[in-house]
Amino acid sequence: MVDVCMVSVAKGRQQKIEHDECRHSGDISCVQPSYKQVEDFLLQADNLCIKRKQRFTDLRKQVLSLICRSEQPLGAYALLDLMKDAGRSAAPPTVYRALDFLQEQGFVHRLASNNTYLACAHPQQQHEAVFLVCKQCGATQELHTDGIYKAVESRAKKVSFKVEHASVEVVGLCAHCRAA
Amino acid sequence: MVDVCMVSVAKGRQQKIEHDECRHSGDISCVQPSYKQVEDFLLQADNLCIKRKQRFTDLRKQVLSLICRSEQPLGAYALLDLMKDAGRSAAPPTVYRALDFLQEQGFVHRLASNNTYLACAHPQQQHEAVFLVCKQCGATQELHTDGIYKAVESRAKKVSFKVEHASVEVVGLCAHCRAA
DNA sequence: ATATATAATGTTACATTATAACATTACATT
DNA sequence: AATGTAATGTTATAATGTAACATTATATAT
Repeated sequence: MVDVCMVSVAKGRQQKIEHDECRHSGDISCVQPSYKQVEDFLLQADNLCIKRKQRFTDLRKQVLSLICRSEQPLGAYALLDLMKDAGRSAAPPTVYRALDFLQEQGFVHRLASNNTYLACAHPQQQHEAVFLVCKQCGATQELHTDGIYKAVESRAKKVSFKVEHASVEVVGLCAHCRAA
Repeated sequence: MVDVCMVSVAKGRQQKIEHDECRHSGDISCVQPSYKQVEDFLLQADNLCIKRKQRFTDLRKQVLSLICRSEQPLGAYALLDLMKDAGRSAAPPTVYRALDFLQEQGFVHRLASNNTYLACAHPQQQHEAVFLVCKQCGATQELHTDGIYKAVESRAKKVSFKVEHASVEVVGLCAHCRAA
């Protein structure tokens, strides 16, 4: 099994590359896995759980799968609805616990600006990310760029603040919606 | 009336400077107004409202005042409690509308990471800010630094994303809590 | 294999955050 | 004073999230 990283290498075009190749440089934009890549993504999560001695249960797999297949980040209650549609009706704590697990494993991110969850483009490693949230269509891109976090770290250091988690959420218009 | 900008020029020390002097360079950290500066802050907001032909009503003034006087960012329901304590009992829509107004005028910021509101260190001008939220004591600093936003803009531009609002919220430990 | 401990999930109830919709009051302008 | 608009009051409810405890599934040791 090879780690898989979904990247968009040019406008709209997506390419699956191996983890070793993915250096998170400033020149690629990492995005949510496309529908066809979901299976790879779930397999990868599965392998990471084995490696980390974590249990990738049916519930967790289902929640992650639903998030992956969504075009947009999903809220907890939207997930509950989708689970009901899929024949598994659950109460809020169930989905919140699954989401907590998936976040701890780095498989999903939570967007504080709109209370939603989306699949992480790079489950292999811990990282910070920048999210570009289109206020029109809701589509959200995950960018990786050292520059922003280095700037944050540097500023925090000046006031002796110990950074644990930096969340950068950018609301605006995506390329597609700008054109339309 | 002179625009007033609250800055911390060294560890813990605060100084009130005139707006013209405040260039938001990377070397100063802008913080919430201290208790003694609240009156100046409210006066400043009042003047800005006059200039902008906006109504700085009692309600809005009271909400802003409570936020200013708080050591920490306040949630909407904490504000409601404080208003009740002050003899004005209000329902949620009342305080949310006041908060909307204060945000529109740039007098307060909302922190999405913990659903709270805090006074803006620079009500004079529209700006983006970085918030350092101490997860222990809740104290929150507002930093201004072009570097981070330039980095965000630059990365967004590469994917043709039009930035409207960038929120940077950093959770960690403040200098004080690290020492203790 | 069975007992035991632990982790995960189910379930109920409720806490917290936020808004819709409509009534009333205050204010600005004529 | 009449009128229109903005602000606030009020009621009800939506949306988001969690505490507490019961049950089920899994891992580990015996």
